[in-house]
Amino acid sequence: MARSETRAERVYANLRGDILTGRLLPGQRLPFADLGARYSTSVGVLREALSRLVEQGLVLSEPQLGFRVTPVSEEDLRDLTSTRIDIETLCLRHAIAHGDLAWESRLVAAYHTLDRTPELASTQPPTVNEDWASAHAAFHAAVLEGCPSRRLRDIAASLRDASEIYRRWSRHLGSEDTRDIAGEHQALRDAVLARDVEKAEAALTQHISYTTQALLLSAPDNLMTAHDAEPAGTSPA
Amino acid sequence: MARSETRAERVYANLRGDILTGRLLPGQRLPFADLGARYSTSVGVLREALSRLVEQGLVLSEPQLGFRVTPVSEEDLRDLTSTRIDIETLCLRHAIAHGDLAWESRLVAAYHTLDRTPELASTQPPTVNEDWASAHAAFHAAVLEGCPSRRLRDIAASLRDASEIYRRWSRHLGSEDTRDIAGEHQALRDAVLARDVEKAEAALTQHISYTTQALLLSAPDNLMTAHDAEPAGTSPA
DNA sequence: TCCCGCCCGAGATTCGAAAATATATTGACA
DNA sequence: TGTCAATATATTTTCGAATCTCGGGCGGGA
Repeated sequence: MARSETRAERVYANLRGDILTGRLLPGQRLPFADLGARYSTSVGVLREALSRLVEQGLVLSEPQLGFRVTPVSEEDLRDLTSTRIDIETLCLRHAIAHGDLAWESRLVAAYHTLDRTPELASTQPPTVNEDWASAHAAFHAAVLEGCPSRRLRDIAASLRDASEIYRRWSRHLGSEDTRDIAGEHQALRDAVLARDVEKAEAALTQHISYTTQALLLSAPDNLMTAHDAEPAGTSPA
Repeated sequence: MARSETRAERVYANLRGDILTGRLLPGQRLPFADLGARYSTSVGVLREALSRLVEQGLVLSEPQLGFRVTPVSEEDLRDLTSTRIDIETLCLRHAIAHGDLAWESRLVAAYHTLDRTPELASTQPPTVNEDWASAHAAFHAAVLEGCPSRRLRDIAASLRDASEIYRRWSRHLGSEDTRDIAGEHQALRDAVLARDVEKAEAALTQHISYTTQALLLSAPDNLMTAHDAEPAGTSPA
């Protein structure tokens, strides 16, 4: 029709987006009937999309029982955080060592966009601003893009996606107030531009750690609560 | 019938094995008709299995054009090698820092199995011994299993799988003779048991590098040749 | 009353054919 | 004879129904 993007790709992208932005909650079951109605497609393409997400670790498959969004847990969050620190700082070292001027420029641009985008939308109650979320993702992606290894970049990106679930799923924390997120980003940018590996690593490590610590402090108990949420119908948009 | 392993899982495992062991060559196209005959299954489960492999980077998907085994290239091999060194040494550091006695014991066992398994089968011409290949994989897996981070272990394992394609695909090299592979493994084992991070890292790095260097030296030109191999029929079992 | 096995409904899995898209072939015209 | 358009063929993509499996409810026996 419009173009040659297969339906499977679109459904995959939609599903992925709905999981990453928290429209589908961790632990939630994903029956084919509901999903078929939600994305108006058949079982075959759903299985295909879900299989891909399983491989990414975003969805869990239990044979003969169906699929569900991967549940969150404190243990997984800790593992994910420490792995992200390992991989992202590794990527960062390579980026600082090998990144060229074009990379620096894209980084500066991404930082500027992020800096000028308000973090919270002016709704009642205040919610995460979608623009800020994507600017934030773009900034961190820009940092890591200086790394010459495609595989390493891909790994870092997938870990970052995984932790996006945690961020979104516990969006209304409040403890964010005590943090100077903008300052953290600026420190990271400056250290990178100065090609100061030590400082950059420290800044990135802190940035990642802080987010996890805030999550663990403010929501330690409901980390296991979302396992039996309502099925994925057409409504929750 | 026998059990509740879904057909999709079996086809996925078979396909994966056939790619990893080189029964399906890099670059080779994978038409549904041939695959359906080979694994005696329908298009749906094939798409599902192939999608998972795409997500792993073992298969490439071109919309409306079908699937093919991911081609090899010198550039990818270099990237893969350097990434493996980064990740596996990282994993190794964690393993040495956190691995317990049970881990040491499994490592010693795996080494012993590998040490007592002949590398080449006594056929004419000599081919890679399947038992050695799995013992080799098991040994390296055992090394990394001391790492407490499940995600990091999974990443390392997937990179190791990816490079298995290269190893298999260029199996008849001959330049292996000049290497003391057994010695390399022993050095790695000893350094790990001595909890000597420096030595262990060096041994692992060398081990990985040597393999790649041998490949690049002995087969630099046919790294781009397998792109139009014959389709995946039922015969080559 | 409690426990075991049978039956039934809900849902996942698999299939084979219809629809859509790309590639190869043919034939007409310059 | 060469090129382009139109047709025919091959292959992928999508669907909806048929098949199979799991879990729970029901009834009979201890």
